[in-house]
Amino acid sequence: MKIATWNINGIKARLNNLVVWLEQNQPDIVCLQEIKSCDEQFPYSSIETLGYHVETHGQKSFNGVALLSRVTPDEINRRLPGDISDEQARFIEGVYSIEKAVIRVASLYLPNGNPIVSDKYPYKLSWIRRLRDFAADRLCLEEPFILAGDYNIIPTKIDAKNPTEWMEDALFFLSARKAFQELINLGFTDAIRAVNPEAQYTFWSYQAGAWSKNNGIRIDHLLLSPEASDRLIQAFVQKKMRGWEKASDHVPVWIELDI
DNA sequence: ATGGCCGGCGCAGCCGGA
Repeated sequence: MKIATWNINGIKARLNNLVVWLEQNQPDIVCLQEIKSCDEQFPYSSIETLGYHVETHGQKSFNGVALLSRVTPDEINRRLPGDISDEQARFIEGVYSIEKAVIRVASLYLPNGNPIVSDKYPYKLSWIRRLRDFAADRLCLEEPFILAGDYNIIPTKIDAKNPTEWMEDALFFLSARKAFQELINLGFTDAIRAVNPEAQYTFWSYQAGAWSKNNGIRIDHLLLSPEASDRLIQAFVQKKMRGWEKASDHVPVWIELDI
């Protein structure tokens, strides 16, 4: 089965591209981020018509995540545990039965955290720690489990065309990278890094000709539990999508699993 | 020419993003 994660930067602006992409690529499960829509305004029927079940956790104007799937989920969980006062829509998890297997997939949109001197950066750090605590609990289930989404973390300097430009940015700041590494160290496999040691960018800014200069960063990740990583067949970044008309600034990232 | 954007909201121009 094929699973993709994609920050679409607005479902209203990206619906046509999303529909064409679904028709052409036929993913089994899709993790979307930045739908920028409340649930009531989400265009469910345009996607359900293509044979997908749709679950959203949205809010007005900003953030928002969704899960699209060929099969109906057995269970859906919204919100990352650990802070009941957190109103930002950044997390949704689904459990799916695929023949005899059960697979658990989360779509997450980790806070950007800029500027570092604002309260946005401690919010980012606390969100990563909440994610780590949540993930530690999930790993005890010993299931194929995929944590997919826009992490807003550049893990290492090879994940940026110009790493020195990012030194004081919340995407590359050392304490954020360390917190991300603590999550990985629970036992996750970074799917793209595992199959390809070369640079594989997933985001190119709309500004300053970043795409034409390939001035990209890798911030969209699929982290696999040991039970998922045992079944990993391939992982890849769909770079050409950045060249489409009305492209998102992020491109889809894919894994194929032997399930 | 050494700078250059985009989406949402809502109908001007600001906020947020990365």
